[in-house]
Amino acid sequence: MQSSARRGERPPKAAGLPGPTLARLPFYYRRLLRALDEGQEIVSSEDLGQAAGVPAAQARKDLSYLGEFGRPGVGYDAEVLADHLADFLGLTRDRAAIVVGAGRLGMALAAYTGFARYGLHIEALFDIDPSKFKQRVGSKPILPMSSLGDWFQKHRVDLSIIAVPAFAAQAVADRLVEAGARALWNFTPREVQVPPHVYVQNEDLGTRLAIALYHLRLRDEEEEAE
Amino acid sequence: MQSSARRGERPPKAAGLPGPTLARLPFYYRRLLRALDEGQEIVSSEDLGQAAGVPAAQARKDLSYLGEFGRPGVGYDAEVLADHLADFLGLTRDRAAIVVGAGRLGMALAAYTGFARYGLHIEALFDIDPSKFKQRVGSKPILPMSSLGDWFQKHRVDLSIIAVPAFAAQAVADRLVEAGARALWNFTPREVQVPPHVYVQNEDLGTRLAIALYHLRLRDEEEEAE
DNA sequence: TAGATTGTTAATCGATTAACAATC
DNA sequence: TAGATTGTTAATCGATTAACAATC
Repeated sequence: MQSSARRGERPPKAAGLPGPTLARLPFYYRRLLRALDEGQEIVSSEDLGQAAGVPAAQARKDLSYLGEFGRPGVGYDAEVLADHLADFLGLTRDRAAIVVGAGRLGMALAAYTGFARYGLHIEALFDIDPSKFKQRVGSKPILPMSSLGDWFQKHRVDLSIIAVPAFAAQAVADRLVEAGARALWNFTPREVQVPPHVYVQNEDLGTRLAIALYHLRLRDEEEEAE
Repeated sequence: MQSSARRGERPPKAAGLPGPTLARLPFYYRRLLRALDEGQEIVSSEDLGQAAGVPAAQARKDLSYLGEFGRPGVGYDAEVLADHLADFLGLTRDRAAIVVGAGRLGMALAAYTGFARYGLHIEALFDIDPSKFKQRVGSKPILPMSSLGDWFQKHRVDLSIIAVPAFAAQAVADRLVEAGARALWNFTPREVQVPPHVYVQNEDLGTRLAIALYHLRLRDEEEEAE
């Protein structure tokens, strides 16, 4: 934030962005990609709001944090806005990733094609089970954990995805930090502790499931009451 | 909500709960489970807040929506509070689920052991690829899509998990609704439209990735500026 | 009792929304 | 021009936080 302000170019207003707004931007972006797919050149704040489940005014407000991209009386040019959003969200540069843990989830993530459109390229998996070292996931090798440090020496790694059993989460995070990881995407149901210079995003399916089950319970009770 | 009020028992205050509070409850719950694992009988609002990344006062406020479970000067009894939370979140009753789409992601979800502690039991997978029908995921059969209606006739299905390619998402959702699904957990990057009586929770890894990449970009720029 | 921590109130903070002048 | 939609202001709404009396 101080950084870009100092350099004076691109004004990403970095940290001045409300959290909920940031969480909605990817939905706007996805809506714009769809518009481009379908040949729709102009998208309205109404359309965008719908994609994120908020009123049109909210969508306009959110976008106003990044600048002025719309034309009053017309709407937003899908391509222009998509480019700006991609730029703002940091989706324009290619990113290299690895997956630690070549179990079912790790392999599923490594094989997931949806990440490529965000510029993410998963280049290798790591595991401790020697029987896996011959396998590949698509073109991606499964390498022994012991070679993790080596890999970091020889390759750029922007994002390290953790998909090991919960009990190993912290140990793996420690090894990754030691090897030089700067960002972790943690799919285990265990919070990991890392030094402040490392970014961690937790993706705990259990807590997400709990929310779904809560709503399920509410539905049940409504039905019972009828 | 009117329901439980009318019956006069358990006061879940259902919908009167702020969204952010609901999202934090599973984190408190997880923290309590850990405490129980480790033999820690009392947990403070300080501990709970930390687990969800909020101040202690926030944790107390959140819990106050459900009732009074703490002892001033002491803290919260881990077991008592865990039970109440499980009850409130609807984790106490067993839930049956199916997974539609037996690709890598579908199989990974079906094999994921973490769901069981929330009472969720995945009982079958469905796919259109005949070559998969002989396979099993653990003890779970992979069945043809054509038998979906049949399955719903013969089994209770509380939650239907969608793990098919994006282009098929809406068609699958339609078939599930037709078969009688009441709640969908959608792992495709495509929003699905369903009638209002069906609950949908979207789990789009792409939008989550976008948030991680945004933070990565911020870090990069800070470093560049040094 | 002294020390600790809850539950709740009241103040603050921040996000959402409605409304409208400006613009196409 | 008439109709539409943006960007922004100001009002509303809701969530967070600090502080403290009550309680153990």
